[in-house]
Amino acid sequence: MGIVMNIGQAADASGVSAKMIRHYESIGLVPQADRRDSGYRDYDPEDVHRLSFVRRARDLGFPLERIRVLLGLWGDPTRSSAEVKALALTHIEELEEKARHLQEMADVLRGLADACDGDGRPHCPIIEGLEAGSVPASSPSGERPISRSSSTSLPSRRSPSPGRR
Amino acid sequence: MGIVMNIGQAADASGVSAKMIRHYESIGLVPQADRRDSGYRDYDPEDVHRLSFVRRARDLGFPLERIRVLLGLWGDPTRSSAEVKALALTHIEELEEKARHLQEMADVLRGLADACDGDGRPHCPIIEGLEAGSVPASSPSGERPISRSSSTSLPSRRSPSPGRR
DNA sequence: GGTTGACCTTCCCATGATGGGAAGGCGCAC
DNA sequence: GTGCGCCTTCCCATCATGGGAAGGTCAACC
Repeated sequence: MGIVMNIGQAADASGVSAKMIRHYESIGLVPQADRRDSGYRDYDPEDVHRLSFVRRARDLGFPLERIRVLLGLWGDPTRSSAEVKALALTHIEELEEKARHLQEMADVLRGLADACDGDGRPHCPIIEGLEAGSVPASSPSGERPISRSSSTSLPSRRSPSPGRR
Repeated sequence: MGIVMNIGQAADASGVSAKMIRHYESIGLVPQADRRDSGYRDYDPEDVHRLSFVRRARDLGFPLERIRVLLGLWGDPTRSSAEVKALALTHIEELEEKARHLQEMADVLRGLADACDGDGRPHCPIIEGLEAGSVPASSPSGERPISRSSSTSLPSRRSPSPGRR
C-alpha cells in the first residue's frame, strides 16, 4: 500500500499526458499498468519514474522506437555504456542533419528575401526564385535524388513522338 | 494541340510524384486537370510550371497551406512584393526556430555523451541524465509549459490524504 | 443518502505530407 | 491481339499527439 496514483496524477508527476500514457501502454513501450477493481489504472513511483524517463528522452527528440531500446538498456545491469553512447551519437547525427537541412532552407530563402524590395509593387525575386530557381537542397534523410534540368521544358519519359492523343 | 502529358510525364517534368499531384488536386491546391475520354489526366506546360513551383516551395519547407497562398500571390498581378516577403520572413523564422530547437537537443545530448566513457561497463551519464536530468528545452512551437519539480516525488494534484484505495 | 463535478474508461477521428499496394481499365508497340 | 506499362480510384500506414463522445467511478459536500 505504497503511494498509488491514478493516470491523471501519474501524468502530472511525469509530464506525460494521460492520453500518451495509455498510448505508450498500448504499443508496449511501457508495461501494462495495474488496475483497480473499477478498471482505473494504478501507478506507483517506479512507473512514474519510467514515464519521466520516456518524457525526457522525447524532449531530446528520441523517437519512440529508440526509446524502447533505451528503456531496455536502462533496465539492463549488464549493459555497456558503449551501447548507450552509440545510440546517442547516432541520434545526435540525425538531429544535426535535420537542423542543417532546416537552416539551409532558411538561408536559401533569406537570400531571396534579401533581394526583394518588399514594397507595393508586384515584382518579387522570391516568387521568381520559386518559379525558376533550382533549390539545390542537400539530401538530409529523404530527398528527391532526381536531378532534373530546368523543368517545364523537355519531358523526360515516354514521348518519342509528341502530340499523342 | 500543344504539348500534352499524362500524369507520369508531368510528374517527371515537375519533380512532384504522380501520387502527390493527385493529392494536391484532391485538396484543391492545384486546379483539377483536364481529362481525356479514357479518364486519364492531361497536363500542359502551364500545369507543369505550377507543379514545379509547388515542388520548389516544398523544397524550401513551405507547408501546403502556405503554398496555397503563394500560388495565389503568384497568379495575382496586383500583388505587392511586401506580402510575399512577409510570408517568406515568417517562414524563415519558423525554419530557424525549428533548427535551433533541434540543435539545442543535439547539444544537450552531446554534453551527456561527452561525459560517457563508452566502454564495456554499465555506468552511463547518458542514462543518468535521462533518469534525472531536467532537459530545459526552450519551447519552439509546441512545448510543455508545465514546470514540474523533480518528478517521482510529490504528486501535485488531487491527493490531500495519501493512501487512497 | 443523494447529488455533483472531476475524474476515469474505451473508441474513433484528425493532424501533415508522403508512400505502398490492390483491383481493374487504358494505350500502344510488336 | 497480346502483353506490358501506364492510368484510375480507394484504402491503409507512417509518427506523435490531441480532441471529443459516450458512459462508468470516486470523493466530497449537503
